[in-house]
Amino acid sequence: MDSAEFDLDRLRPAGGKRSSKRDLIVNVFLRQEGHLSADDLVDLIRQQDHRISRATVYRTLQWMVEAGIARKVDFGEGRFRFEHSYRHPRHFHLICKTCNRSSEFLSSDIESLIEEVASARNFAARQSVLQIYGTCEACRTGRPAAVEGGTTEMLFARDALRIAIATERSGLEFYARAATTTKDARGRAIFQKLAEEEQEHLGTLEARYRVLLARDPQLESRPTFLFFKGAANGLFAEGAERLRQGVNDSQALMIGIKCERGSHRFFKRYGERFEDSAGKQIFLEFADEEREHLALLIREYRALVKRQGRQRARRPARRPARVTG
Amino acid sequence: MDSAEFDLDRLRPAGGKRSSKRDLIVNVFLRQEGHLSADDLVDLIRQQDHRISRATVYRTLQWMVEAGIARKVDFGEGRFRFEHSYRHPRHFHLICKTCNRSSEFLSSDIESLIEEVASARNFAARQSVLQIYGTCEACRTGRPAAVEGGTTEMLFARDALRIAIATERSGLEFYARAATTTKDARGRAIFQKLAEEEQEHLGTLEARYRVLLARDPQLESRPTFLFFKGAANGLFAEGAERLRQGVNDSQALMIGIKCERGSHRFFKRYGERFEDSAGKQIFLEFADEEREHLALLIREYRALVKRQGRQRARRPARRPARVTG
DNA sequence: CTAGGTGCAAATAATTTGCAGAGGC
DNA sequence: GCCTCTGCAAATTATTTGCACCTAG
Repeated sequence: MDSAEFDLDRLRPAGGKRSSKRDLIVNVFLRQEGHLSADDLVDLIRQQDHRISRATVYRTLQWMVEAGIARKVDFGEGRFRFEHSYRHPRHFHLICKTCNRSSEFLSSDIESLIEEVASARNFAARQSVLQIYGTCEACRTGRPAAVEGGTTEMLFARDALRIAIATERSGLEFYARAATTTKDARGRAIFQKLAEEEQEHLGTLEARYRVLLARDPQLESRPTFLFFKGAANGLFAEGAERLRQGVNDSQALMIGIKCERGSHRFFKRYGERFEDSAGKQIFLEFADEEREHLALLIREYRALVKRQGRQRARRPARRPARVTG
Repeated sequence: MDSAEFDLDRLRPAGGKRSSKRDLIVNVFLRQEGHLSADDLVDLIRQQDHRISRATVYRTLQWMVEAGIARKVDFGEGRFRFEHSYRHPRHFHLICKTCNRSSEFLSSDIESLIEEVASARNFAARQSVLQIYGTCEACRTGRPAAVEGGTTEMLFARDALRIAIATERSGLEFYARAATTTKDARGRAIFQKLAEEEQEHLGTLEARYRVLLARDPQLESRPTFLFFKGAANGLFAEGAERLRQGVNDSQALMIGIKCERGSHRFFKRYGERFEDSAGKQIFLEFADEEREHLALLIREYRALVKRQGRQRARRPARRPARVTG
């Protein structure tokens, strides 16, 4: 967040007039990174103009929440705090009861589980709040604490790129291996083609990651923001492992389908969440690419099953898959 | 919750005098199942004694929270609600913004992920709050909604027993199969012994489940309370599947170790949480039993590896396991 | 008799609102 | 000029507190 001014006109909701007071409040607010209480904001504002009323600040905060510029969060202190949502996706909080500081994280896995619970109860979930209360590292041990800070936007981009890169690497390994083990000529060609695409995309992503690091040299040492189990070895790692144990052609295709589907879902979800930035672009491209791969694999799987069915009738096929998204 | 009176003397914290007012408030409060605001409680109390002050109700609520009888929950309404904790473990909430009703659930999987996040950040978590806001089935569709209600205690016991039973079934299958495929005589004897124990325990659990159902005929049709991925086919199901694909003796032992460890963890966690009741007993017994199995398997695994190592030196062994809990 | 418990009324604390004046379009 | 924004002070809401009185141990 380098620029001192924000593109308020784009953010501004339908109704409402321009007003220097409001503009001041909004700008001061957006310039902050943490979670401000209404009172904190009043203090900040008064440093610049001591004749601004508390009521106006409250009204402006309300306006910002309605406009989607700000989010009202409750840390159980008996008053609300506000965080801006500009390049700052919804997230969960770790809240230290000792120093009252909070740090943010996202967990794709927790989000999926929440969705499962909601759907099991036929509940239309619109928003989830997860707060973990306790004591942070700095307050427990002496002082140090890991290298905190950095904008959430950057951390999100970093973690998402890491995941994307790991996914491409494991995808590349998977398709390269599948191409060597597949007996069916058409299937082999498909796997080869996919391996090439992964290779190319991998290069793009790695370049992107280097650009990001150049913007903040400490970025790599900051704590994880986006938790995602599939991230550890890439979404295709398990599939590649199964290939190593030996599978037939249609099984290989099916494994690919599963991996692509998981990967497509992941990137689609976060691509949509990540606001207007280079990262969003990457995610959505990634998701699109995976969806194409997915469709390709499914088509091929069906074709293969049909061809094999003609040759040796009766061999129970696994259930076909649907394309999601 | 049949009895009209509660054993307040056991719940009562160190300090404090008996008082008819306080007893009345506590009793009325504990008799409720839902989430009461202070005001709701005042109304309820005033039905019995209209000369009780709002301040006394607040003071008593505070006292109950300190005593651990009640929990203060914040649904983001700008005021607190209270739920009793008597046979009512900590849980998460689904909150309908339309009818303002809330329903409860637990997810072992979400809890594990929360622990992982906290430990990755070196954060000592003491309590987590997860609220899912949205619209419930009843408010979205016309009226019906699933058979809600029943005490959380019963639902928890039901789900935990279901999981225990599924685990025993899959454990039985696993050990029975392992006993037939194991070549090593000592290992085989161990698996046989474990299969017998699972069989016996299974009988106990099924009897327990029938007793529970007898207490509430609608119990089976109520929505899931305790979500746990391992529940679907029992914790050993995956292990049994791997046996079917063919493994050697030490691999079979290792798979058993993994399954027992997962199962031990699960039952220990919920055994500790489930208050004073038949269910708690079952859980803790279960956890203990699993821990013994675990120790037995680990001992046997080490012995086997040593014996095999003497025979054909050099075959990389998988890393040995630690007993947890 | 004495530490708590209780009622009442007043105090807090965060936030909202009524109203009259100021300012943008 | 009209409609919205703004400041100020008063209102609101949930909860807490001071204080005098009451009651159990």
